[in-house]
This record gives sequence, structure tokens and C-alpha cells, in this order.
Amino acid sequence: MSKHLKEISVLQEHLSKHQLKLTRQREHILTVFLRMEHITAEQMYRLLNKKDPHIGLATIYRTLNLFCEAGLAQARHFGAQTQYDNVVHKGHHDHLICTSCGKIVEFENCEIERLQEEVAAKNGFTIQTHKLELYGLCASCRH
Amino acid sequence: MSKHLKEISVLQEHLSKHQLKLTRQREHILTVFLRMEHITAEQMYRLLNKKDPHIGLATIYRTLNLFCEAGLAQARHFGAQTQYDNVVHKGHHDHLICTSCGKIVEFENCEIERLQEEVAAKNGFTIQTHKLELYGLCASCRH
DNA sequence: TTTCTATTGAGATGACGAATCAATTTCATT
DNA sequence: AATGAAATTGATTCGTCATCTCAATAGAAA
Repeated sequence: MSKHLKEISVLQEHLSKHQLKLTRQREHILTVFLRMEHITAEQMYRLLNKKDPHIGLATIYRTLNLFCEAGLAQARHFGAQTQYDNVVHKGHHDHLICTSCGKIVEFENCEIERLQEEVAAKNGFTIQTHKLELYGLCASCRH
Repeated sequence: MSKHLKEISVLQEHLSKHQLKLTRQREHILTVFLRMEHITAEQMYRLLNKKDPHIGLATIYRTLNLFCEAGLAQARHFGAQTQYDNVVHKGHHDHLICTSCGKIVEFENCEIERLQEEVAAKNGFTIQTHKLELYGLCASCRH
């Protein structure tokens, strides 16, 4: 836990700003979450119940959604499931997703981000966050 | 129906190539589909049942998936639901979403699309579709 | 410690989409 | 036009994912 003081304080700030509480469950879920690039609720459930067999699935869903509101995570729908991406450690990254094998490649492109700001400004918006996903076939699935 | 002869023939070709049949339901679903840029199964169901109260939801799901296989439509997960995009309207548009009031503004930016292709190519991907959502505050919610 | 309030967990509920299957429709062949 | 094999339909059931419910519990401010 000691390795992620910054993220804990981000969470703490969000919690106190909204009269929420720091619980044992939230700490454990955060610890596991910060170790992963992205995770589903089911994966989190299985990982946690190896060590701490008393965290319910509903709590995991609620907590991951809380992380999204606090700006620590970002939800992404892929297939039927929701992936929760860790945005804190990596800075913001976007995704190339292979529609055949599910491979995910992360990328970052400043020029695209600049154009996004431009589009937003043109429409009177101030961007808080964004989500960019490119779906297609990776080199090996194209045959 | 007469306005979309080309798309009907695309469907016809796919049907005969796979020993499938052209039905009243498939024609009606295609007619509505070609009028929209994108649609969900539920929307399609409600639209059709205003005029033709005898097309079941299962048929709509099956037919929209058929359109995907025929290359007329492309499925895209948006929130919890699946959007079926009309490939013919290839002016793909992206979304600006206000996190305060929920307002959605659609936009299109060729320069961003070009950069996306560039990123994909650099990673060996061929793009089939993409999703770009910018979240922020609109002019009136920024106060 | 007390007290107020948020949180938890087990199960119910809901949403979406796919699968089932008997009845119906299409269409190539008479 | 009639036939009949094969595909399609639609009402319903099923499966999965995620949220909601609510009584019991735990955090934190006084």
C-alpha cells in the first residue's frame, strides 16, 4: 500500500469532498487496481477472494464505479463486459483493439489530443477526459 | 423502398450466396435501417411497431446481425447497448458529451481520422471502426 | 464512547441479447 | 399454380452482466 500514497490521497480527497468513507474494502480494491493496467469486476473478485474472502461482487462494482468518479479509473465496454482502466499510473492512453483476437495495444498521440481540444473549443466545451478506441484487425489476424 | 436499390442488391447478393431468403420482415427492417445513421434494436422495434405491429424483437436482433455479416451495418457498443451503424452513411461522427447536463454534440473531423489511420498503420492494424468520445462541460454548464 | 451516516454483502431485480422450437413462409422445382 | 424441403418467424426461455434492495455493520466526528 505504501507505494501508492499519491493515489490514496486522490481517493481520499474525492471521498472527503463527497462525505464518503475510507473502508477496508476500498483500500484492498484500490491496492489491486493500481497494480493492473485494466481489470474487470469479475477478475477483481477472483483476485481479492484469494486473500480476502469477504468482499462481495456488488461492492467491487460500486467501488470501481467510485474510482471512475474520482478520476482514477475509466470504464470501457468491450464485448459484453466492462473493463476498468487504470488512468493514474500510465497517464492517459488510448486503445487499438483487435476485433478478432481481442488484443489491445495502447497508444498516445499528442496531435490527436490537440485536435480534440480544438473541436471542443469550437463547440464551447471544456474537456475533462476522453475515450478513443480504434477497432480493427491486428497484423496476425489479417492473415 | 425504391430509393435503396443498391443496398437491396447488396443484401440480395449476400442472401443468395448463403442460401438465405428475402422476407417481408427483412425488407421492412432494411428500409428503416437505411434511413438512420445508427440505431439500436429497441429503437428499431419501436419504429417498426408503429406501422407493422408484427415483427418480433428476436427477428430484429437476428436481422441487424445479418446486416453486419452482409457488410451493410457495423455493431458498436455504446454504453450498455449495441448501436448498429449504417455503413452507407460513412460520414462517421463522434461525440462531445457534457458531464453535467448530458448534452451530446456530434462532430466530424477528418484530420483526427487521418491521424487515427496513421497510428493504426504504425501498429500493423487495419481500422474497421472507431469510437471517440470527449467528456467535459458545455458552455452553459461551465457558468 | 456515543451517535449519525455511509457502506457492506447476499440475494433479488433488471437489461440486453442470444437460443429454443413449433408454426409459418419462401422459393426452386414441378 | 401446386408442391415440398429448408429457412424464418415470434413468443418465450435462458444466460450473463451489472445494479438495486435492505437489514446488519463499520467509519468518523463530537
